[in-house]
Amino acid sequence: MIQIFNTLTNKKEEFKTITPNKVNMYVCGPTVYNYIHIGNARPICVFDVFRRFLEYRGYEVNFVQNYTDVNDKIIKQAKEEGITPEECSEKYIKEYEKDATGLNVRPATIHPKVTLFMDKIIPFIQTLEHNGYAYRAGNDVYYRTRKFQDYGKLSGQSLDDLIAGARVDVNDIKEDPLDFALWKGCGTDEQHWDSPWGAGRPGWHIECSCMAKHTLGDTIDLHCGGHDLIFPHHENEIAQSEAANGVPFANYWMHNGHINVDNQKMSKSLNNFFLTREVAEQYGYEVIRYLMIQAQYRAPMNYSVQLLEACKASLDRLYQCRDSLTAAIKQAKSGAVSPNAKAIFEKARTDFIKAMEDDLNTADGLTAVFELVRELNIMSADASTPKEELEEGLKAFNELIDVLGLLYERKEAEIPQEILDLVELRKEARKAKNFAEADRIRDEITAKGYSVRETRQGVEIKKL
RNA sequence: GGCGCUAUAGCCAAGUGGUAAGGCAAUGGUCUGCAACACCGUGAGCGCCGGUUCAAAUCCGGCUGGCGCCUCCA
Repeated sequence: MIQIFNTLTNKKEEFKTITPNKVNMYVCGPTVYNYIHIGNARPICVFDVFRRFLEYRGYEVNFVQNYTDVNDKIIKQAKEEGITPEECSEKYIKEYEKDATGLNVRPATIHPKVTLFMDKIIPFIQTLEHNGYAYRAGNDVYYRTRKFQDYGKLSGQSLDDLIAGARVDVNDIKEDPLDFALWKGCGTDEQHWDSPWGAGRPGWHIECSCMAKHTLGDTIDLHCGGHDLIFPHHENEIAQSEAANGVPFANYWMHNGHINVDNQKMSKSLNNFFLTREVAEQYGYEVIRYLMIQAQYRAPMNYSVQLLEACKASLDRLYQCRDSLTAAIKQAKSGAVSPNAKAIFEKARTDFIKAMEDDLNTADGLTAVFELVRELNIMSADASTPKEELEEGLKAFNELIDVLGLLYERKEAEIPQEILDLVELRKEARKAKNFAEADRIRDEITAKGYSVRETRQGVEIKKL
């Protein structure tokens, strides 16, 4: 039984889908006006893991992640770069995809773009207008929050509490300070679409409501995003969708915690962010993915170099396990898989699934993997372990690793002949017990950017 | 002011009533020509105070610290 913490009820609940074994999920995607920072990378990785896990457990997953390609920030950025807003969003969608691919995030089933949904967004707003949930003010259209009874049910706040926060925009053309824009009028000299209310652009929240409806239906199983989207973004999506469709919008809401720097939220506005690609350049994308997986997704996480180093080292252990196992398989003799080994593999799977079913406890999932790693290391170091047993072990290992989406970055590098020759020389020197020469050759190999180690399964050469 | 989250070893992080998983780092050992890897071993009584209980990191009350949201933000 899969359980997830549902923001809507503030409780861990059994995850029941509308259609058995099918999941319709929507994840809020990026506004494409810049490169993503590692705070943005967290939901991308985390919900990719959840998707993989659901599929591993036999669900068919419709995974929708939008691109917000209409936004004032995009227009501003485009101006700075001297390109059109369309060119700007296209550019950053491509850059986003580079990062997502680097993070081993699988493409969504559908990646809807706002620009392609304009003919759906306008009627959506009209529906709200006809229902009395929207009103025109000047060249804009606003949502009438007071009319929606359940407003605040996701964030757990009443309208009056929210207003008491006294940070809401005072805008005298709105009926209520908490009313938000569905459509904003603008001049025809800037990016705009024609509508019954004149030239303008849609508000941020309506886009997601509309794209979710047209890609997944009126009621979806699961809606995901960052913690900071709970209010107002997701609250407003609920208000719009439920007022327009007359049915619940999403049954479950999952929100990931933030990444902090020096115990402060990493954000573009605070300018304390690290770009995903910058960190990747130094540590590799995979270390970032590992970072996201090593903690439970809801907990806040403090970013530090020390933490990244630890992640890198842990990842090395996983690679090491797979490499030794692969090497051992090549040399092992055929034989039967022992009942003991079978039990170990089965326990790893069971523990892993149990952890992941419990509100996506990836930290515990990793523990199951590492416990398997120890056993596998013992098996591959033992020359009497039959080939079939090692193969079964590798299969179990890969199965779990695939759900987490790890061990994808380091490929077997082509070793240049020059290095192979040096390795051969070292081998001869060692055989002749000329260790000074052997060490000298090793240093030379290191200087050329490769490492050489004598392992139980033979010589291992790696690119540094 | 309102709503919510959080506090476990040097770092990260599980554990929601029965005497603290796992990873990294450190350290002792086995293996190794050396090294690396691997393996075996070593470390916390869980922010503070009080209560409930045969039994609490886990439940209740209070306190303190950290963070987030209430404005664009993953």
